[in-house]
Amino acid sequence: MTKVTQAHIDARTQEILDAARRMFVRKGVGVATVQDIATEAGLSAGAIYRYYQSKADLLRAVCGNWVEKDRALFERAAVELDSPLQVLVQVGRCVWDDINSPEAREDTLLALETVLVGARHSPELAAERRAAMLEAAGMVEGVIRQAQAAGEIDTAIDPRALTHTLLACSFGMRMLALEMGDDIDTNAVLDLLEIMLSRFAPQGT
Amino acid sequence: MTKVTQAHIDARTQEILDAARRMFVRKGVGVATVQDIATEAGLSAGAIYRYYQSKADLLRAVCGNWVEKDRALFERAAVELDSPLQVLVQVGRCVWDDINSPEAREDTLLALETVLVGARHSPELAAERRAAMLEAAGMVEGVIRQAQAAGEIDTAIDPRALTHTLLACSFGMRMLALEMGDDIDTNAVLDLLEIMLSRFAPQGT
Amino acid sequence: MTKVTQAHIDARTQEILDAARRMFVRKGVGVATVQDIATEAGLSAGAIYRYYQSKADLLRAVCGNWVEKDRALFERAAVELDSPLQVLVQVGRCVWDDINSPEAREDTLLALETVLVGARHSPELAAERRAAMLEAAGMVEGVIRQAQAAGEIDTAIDPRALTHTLLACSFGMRMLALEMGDDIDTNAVLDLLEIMLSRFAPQGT
Amino acid sequence: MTKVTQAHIDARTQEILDAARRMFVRKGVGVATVQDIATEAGLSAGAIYRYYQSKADLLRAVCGNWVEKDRALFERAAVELDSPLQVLVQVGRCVWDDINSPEAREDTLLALETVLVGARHSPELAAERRAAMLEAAGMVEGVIRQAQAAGEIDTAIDPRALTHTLLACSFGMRMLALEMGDDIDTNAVLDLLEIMLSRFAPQGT
DNA sequence: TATGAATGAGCGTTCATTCAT
DNA sequence: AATGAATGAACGCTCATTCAT
Repeated sequence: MTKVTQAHIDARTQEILDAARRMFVRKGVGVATVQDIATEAGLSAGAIYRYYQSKADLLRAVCGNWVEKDRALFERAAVELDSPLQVLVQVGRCVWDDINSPEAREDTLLALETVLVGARHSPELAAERRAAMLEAAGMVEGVIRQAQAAGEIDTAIDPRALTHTLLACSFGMRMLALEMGDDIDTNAVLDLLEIMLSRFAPQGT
Repeated sequence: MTKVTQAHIDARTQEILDAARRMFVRKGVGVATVQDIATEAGLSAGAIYRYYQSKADLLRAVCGNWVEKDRALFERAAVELDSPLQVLVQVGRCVWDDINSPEAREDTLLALETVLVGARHSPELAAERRAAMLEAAGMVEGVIRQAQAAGEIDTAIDPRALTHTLLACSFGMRMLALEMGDDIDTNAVLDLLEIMLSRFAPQGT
Repeated sequence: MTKVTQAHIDARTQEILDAARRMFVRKGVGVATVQDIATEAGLSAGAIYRYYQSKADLLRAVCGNWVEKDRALFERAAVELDSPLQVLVQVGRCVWDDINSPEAREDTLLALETVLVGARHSPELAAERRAAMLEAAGMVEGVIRQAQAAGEIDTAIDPRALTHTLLACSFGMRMLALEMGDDIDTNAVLDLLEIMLSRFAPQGT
Repeated sequence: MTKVTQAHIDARTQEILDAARRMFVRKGVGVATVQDIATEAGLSAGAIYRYYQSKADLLRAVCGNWVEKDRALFERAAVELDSPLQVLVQVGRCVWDDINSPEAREDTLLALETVLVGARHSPELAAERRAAMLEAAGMVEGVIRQAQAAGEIDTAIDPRALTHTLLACSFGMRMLALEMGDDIDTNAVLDLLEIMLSRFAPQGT
């Protein structure tokens, strides 16, 4: 019946998503118009609405991807390594590598934008972010607790506080890297965090 | 022509700037209208254009003086306390109190907006922020070096890396607090950072 | 080419017309989309244009056959009853039943829409309605004259004026019933009209 | 302060209202655009929104006038005449004169349109119409009851039914006049209604 | 200097219509 | 003959900006 296969539709959907992502990053969510996105995707503005219900819907779709990526990252490390502490370190390294990648700048911009949009105009977007954050935090905390159980981290350390510290550090580094560029040695910070973890090892009497 | 007039003009200019800042913070740069700002400043929309060329110009002006507060905070603490480590802790506490204060949420939102504007539309604004950041980093690093010199922090610790870690943590916490609200115990994180610093004390006898 | 094909085409044409009518009634001409009509007819939007040149064309076609129902109603009653006055009353009852029927609301809406379209955009449609109306009026007037001849209605009554009064009443009731719903007792009005007719009986001995 | 007086603003508001009325009548509510109205009023589309919040608001304002007119009509007659029956007759004459006036055609078109819009898209508009209708019905019914008390109308007549009959007749005549033009003798209908009322006089034994 | 009415470009969105398949 | 993806014009509406007063 249909001349255009589902694969083509899916491809278009993805193209639009990519175009939206690019425009949101380049111009900002508020400034990028649906027309911009359509032009970037090689379509008319009206055509967008065949694939996404609204601009807000498009933003949601763009942001949706994040959660998955982080989760995958975590699970992979958890499988590869025995030591929970090493899992933590490995995930940290991946995240840090990402910070220095060219797309990270864009991701960070978009993340900041998302926080703004969520906080001010879209409670549901904020809720989604919150849920994603809680999930990520849950994974980190789980690993930390495992590390404590394995005697790799002092049980005197509050695992949730450490989780939040690491998350804050990672977000903060993204912003710092975005603003400071090469003026900051992100690897040195990662090293320091590893030292910190090593000093959080249980202390013998 | 007269000095009084000039003074008036300066006062008006500042009033408008404050009003713009308040509205940008409260509603977001995209949502706040020139009318909003004018009303907040007790003027008509048209009058704004005697003092600023455009809304974008206003935004630029608002983002400009972003540095001052943090610097003041730091210098005050540096004067009050002897122990460099205690200076660090005290500044941390002030920053953390700010995170939990009611206005912090709006401040953080505007800060994010500033970062975005800088990164996307205004290289000079970005440069300003970068300079301010470097200055702040310089102060933190100075205190850390003093703490190392005073034997409060292990000299094995890279002072610059620690600086960046702390800055990243602080920025990250602002975002985390903004997004997660009460789901996050910011004080526990501060406690953890203090524990970290204590474990960074010189080791060995 | 083949007869079957032509039959198919005719059938499709009618199906589409019916679907259009349903959608126009249900949603209103302005709100019903070509897509709605196509879906209702079990076709794609594009296919519509094989059968009708445009949406406006469809509307014109829908409004066209507006007469039939009322005429049938009248003729049936005229056959069933001897007394002309009773014919009038019976037709009145049928019309009133229709007012209270569930579909009447939608019918009335479409009728109104038709009037508007006729008055504004389509003189020929207006002319059609006018012709139909005149025909209906002619039948009513004929019955009234018969009733007068039969001594059921005072010959002092202008038969044409009574006709128009009854027609106006019936149209007006449709609108009133549409707007006021249960706040109006339509049957009481019908009763009153019957009382009126009874008081229009020839006076004096 | 203001260079433009309140009188000017009021005049503009009225001009826009008139322009809206004209366009709604001429093109139909659905077809007339805000741009049409603005152009008709000699303004830009955006300027409209200084005076009315939305197109729907404009429609509401256009329809709002009706109620007043009818009420005024009624009250005036009530003051001028002693006999309730004569009040009814006089109001009827005014309404009927209106039916033959050139603006009546427009009013009727707009009324029909309003019914449609109210029934399909704007419950609040429908509610307003309903309220106005109830008020008008209340006045008519009141006068009828007075006429009954004064022995001018048979108490066997249901006053509410008579009210609704008269209202329906009046609405219906508007439609009939709109569609049939000079093919209908509206005055003959009015005469007939007066005869009807006279035949509704209390019947002696 | 200050006003605020007015503009006009542009927004997100809808949908009648076209046309490659 | 039929599809439905795509277009493009238009919609209601907003708001930064201008300018007569």
